[in-house]
Amino acid sequence: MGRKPSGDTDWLKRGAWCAEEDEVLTYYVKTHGEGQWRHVAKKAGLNRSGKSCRLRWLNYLKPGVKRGNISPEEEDLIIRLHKLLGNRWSLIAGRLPGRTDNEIKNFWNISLSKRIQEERPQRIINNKQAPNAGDNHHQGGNYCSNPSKDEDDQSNPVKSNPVPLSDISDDRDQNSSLSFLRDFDSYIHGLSHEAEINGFENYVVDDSNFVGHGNGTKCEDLVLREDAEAAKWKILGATSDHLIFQPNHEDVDLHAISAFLNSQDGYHQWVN
DNA sequence: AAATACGCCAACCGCAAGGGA
DNA sequence: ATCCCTTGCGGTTGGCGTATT
Repeated sequence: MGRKPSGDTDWLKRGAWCAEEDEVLTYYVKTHGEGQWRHVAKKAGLNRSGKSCRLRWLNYLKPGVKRGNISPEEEDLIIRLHKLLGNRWSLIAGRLPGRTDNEIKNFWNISLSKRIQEERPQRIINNKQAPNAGDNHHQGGNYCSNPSKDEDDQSNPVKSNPVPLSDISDDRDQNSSLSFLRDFDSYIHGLSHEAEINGFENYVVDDSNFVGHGNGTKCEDLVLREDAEAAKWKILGATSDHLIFQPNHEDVDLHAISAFLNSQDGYHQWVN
């Protein structure tokens, strides 16, 4: 928007998309499919960069993209996921059907970050403090690191340790859309308890490896290999504090997730 | 009514990763 | 091994609408 043209990109149109451009891009993608964005721009006759086309499609034109206000349920989920994942907007967005990373990022930067900051003193009091809480030696890695620049936000420094997913209680209500969250809650608390007993050193999560279980294995591989049960689960991501799972059911009910996170047993235990 | 301040959000940029030649 | 291209991600910017003075 209003950026200075430079170099050989002078011909590129910048700024807000008009309805005609949207129409052209939508038609082109629907007939030719996504990908090859640079060629999309040329072949569709749009004086836009491939990047711009891709962004416009993914954020606004793609079917299923939800517009409008973030619901309280979504807002709550964003807060929970941000606590676990940090500024991994794409990961967070992936758990909010129809929402884009850009939208969630904006929402966070504008409204939630302020609110969280205001609530911080209370949260810090509620969270367990680890002996080496200030010793954050995880450098920015890809999967297991927490890239958030706001170190203060990472207030629960319980290190995670991969465990066989079969260890996660399976005598709960497997049919409920909430069961995976109950299991996750149980899992996290198991980790916290174990960490308290054994000390945090044993549960350091490296950039992409679990120290002590390493072998150059990424956490996703490490856990998924542990048990065939893992086929039901996928790892969304991880921070230096936690792993976060979700079953491969694409139809997990958002309202149910939020309701769980709002419940006394779910929300407070999971967060704290 | 006009000027200014502020908040929101769409879009841009730079960088990194992955894949193919 | 290296280069190039494409894609994806997170941070930042600037335009626009609204509120305030």
